[in-house]
Amino acid sequence: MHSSLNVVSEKVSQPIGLACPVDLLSYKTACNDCRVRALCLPTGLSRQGNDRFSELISQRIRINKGGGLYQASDPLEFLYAVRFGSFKTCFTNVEGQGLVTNFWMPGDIMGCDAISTNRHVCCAFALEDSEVCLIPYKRLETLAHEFPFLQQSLNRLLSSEIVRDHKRLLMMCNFSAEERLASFLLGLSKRYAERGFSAHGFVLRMSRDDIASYLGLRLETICRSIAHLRQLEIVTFGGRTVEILNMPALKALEHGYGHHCAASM
Amino acid sequence: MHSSLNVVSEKVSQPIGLACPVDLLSYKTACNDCRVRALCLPTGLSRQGNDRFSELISQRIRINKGGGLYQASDPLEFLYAVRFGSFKTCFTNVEGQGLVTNFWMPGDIMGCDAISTNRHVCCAFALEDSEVCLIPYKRLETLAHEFPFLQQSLNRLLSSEIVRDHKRLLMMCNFSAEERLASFLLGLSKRYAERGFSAHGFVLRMSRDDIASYLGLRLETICRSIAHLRQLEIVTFGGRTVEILNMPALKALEHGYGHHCAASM
DNA sequence: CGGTTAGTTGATGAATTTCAACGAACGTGG
DNA sequence: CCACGTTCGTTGAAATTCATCAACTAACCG
Repeated sequence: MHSSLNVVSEKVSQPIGLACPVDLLSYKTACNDCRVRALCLPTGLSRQGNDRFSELISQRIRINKGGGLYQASDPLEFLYAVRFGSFKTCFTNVEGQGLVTNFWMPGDIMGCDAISTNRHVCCAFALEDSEVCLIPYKRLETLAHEFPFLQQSLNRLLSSEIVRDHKRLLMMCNFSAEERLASFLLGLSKRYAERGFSAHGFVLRMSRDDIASYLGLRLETICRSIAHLRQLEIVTFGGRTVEILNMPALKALEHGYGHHCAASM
Repeated sequence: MHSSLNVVSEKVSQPIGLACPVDLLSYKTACNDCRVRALCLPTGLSRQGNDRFSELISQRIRINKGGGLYQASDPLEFLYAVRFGSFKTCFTNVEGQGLVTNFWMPGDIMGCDAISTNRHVCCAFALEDSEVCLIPYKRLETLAHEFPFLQQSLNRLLSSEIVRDHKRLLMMCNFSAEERLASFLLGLSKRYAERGFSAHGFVLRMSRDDIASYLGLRLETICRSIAHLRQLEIVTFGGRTVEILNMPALKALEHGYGHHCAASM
C-alpha cells in the first residue's frame, strides 16, 4: 500500500515519543521569552497564570526533519506547542487510506483530537527541524481548573478546530482545484504574516503530495493548478519558494464566482 | 442565490431564538427522566452533579418541523441538547455557499462550534417536530468548574467533534459517491441502534438534498447511488423509509476496495 | 384537486484522476 | 567534488466520475 510505504520511508530520526529532551531546567520564564507567545495557549493569562503555565513545560524536544512526534493510538500524555519549525498531522483509517489533516506552525497546539479517546488519532511529522514544548495534559487540566481563563482558552481552542474543519469541509465540497490552492496559499500567507513574516513571499515546508492530500486532490492536479497560477502571473513558484505577485487576484480566485453548488438550507 | 432562497423558504414556525418555552418548572429530575441521558452531556456525573446539571436546564423548547433554533452570528447563549426529534446544522460562508455540517439526534449537543468566537457559525433547523434542552453556556462553565468530571466530558465532547470532522474529511477525499452513501447509512444505523431503535430499518428525516450536501455531492448523484444500492438488493428505499437488507455487503461497500488515493504520510 | 416540492432518470459535458514518461533536485558514498 | 540513485516535481493523453441540464413522476399540503 502506497501510503504505508511512505510512512516507513519517513526518516524518523528520533524514536517516536520522548525524543531528544532539549532542556530539563525549570522554564519559569519560558513562555515570556517565547517568540510566539502571543499566538499560543497561555495568551492572555495573568502574570501568575503565565508563570504557572511555564512551569508545566518542563520539557521541550527537538525533532529533525521527517521525524515523528507521536503516532495514532499513542496514549494522550501531552499536547504539543510548536516553538519553531513546522509539522503535518495525518489521519489514517484501518484501510490505510489517509489524509493530511493539518499543517502546524509556531504557536499552534497539536494533539487536541486525542482528548476525545485519550489516544492520538493522528500521527505528527516534522516538516523541518523543529522544536515543541510538551504540555502534560493531566496537569494542564488541573491548572485550567485553577485558572478559569486558561480553561476558556482551551475550550476556545478546541471549538476553533471544529470551525476550521467546517471551513475545510466547505472548501472540499464547493471549491475547484484552483480555488482550493488559492485558499491554501492565502491561509499560509495570513499565518506567516501573523508570525511576523512576509505575507507575500515564503517557502513551503511541505511537498506537493502533502498539499494535494490536505486539499483533497492529487499531486498532479496541484502541479497543474500551480502552473496555471504561474501563467496568470498571480504567483511565482521556484520549487517550494512562493511569491504572491497579485494578492487581490488571488483572493478573487479563492472565492470563485458563485457558480458552485450551494447546499440546500 | 439558490441557497439563500432555500433558507427563507424554510417554514420557520417559531421565531428564531427563545421560541415556545415548554416548561419553566425546575427540572431537578429532568435528566434522570430523560430517555437519552446515557448519551448526553451529564453522563457519568455523580448524583449531585447530575441534579445540579438538571437545575441548569430551566427551559426546554419545542421547534416544529422546518423551524430554526439558532442562526449564524447569533451570540452564544446556550448549548442545545436534543431531547427528541432531529436537526440539521448548516454552515454558510459570505458568498452564500454552504453545506450541511451535521445531523443531530436525541442526546446530541449542538452549538459547540460557537464557543470559539462566542457566536454561532452555523444555523440549526428542525427536521421534524423536536424538543431541545437549553444549556446556558456561562452557567455550564461555572458548573464544570465545580464538577471536574463535567469539564472533562465537555472537553471530550469538543474533541470528538474534531475527530468526527476528520473522518468526514477523509470520506470526502477518498470515498466515491456510493461509498459515502454507504458510510452515511451505516452511521445512521449505528446511531439509531445506540438509541434503542432498529439498526436495519429506519426513516430518514432529511431530504435527498440535505444528504447530498452533507456528503459533498449533488442530489442527483444521491438518487443514482440509491438506485444502485437498491438494484444490488443491499438496501430498499421507500421514499425516506430505509431498510438495510444486507449489512455486510453495505459495510464492504463503505470501505471500498483499497483502490483509492492514499495520502502520502 | 391543483400547485408546489421532492425525488427519479437520461443525456451530455466538464473537472479531476489515472497512467505514463520525463526532468530537476537532492543527498549519499565513493 | 562528482556520479549515481532516489525522491520530487512537471507535463501530456486517456479514462472516469460526478455535475449539470432537462424532462418527468410521485408525494404532499392547503
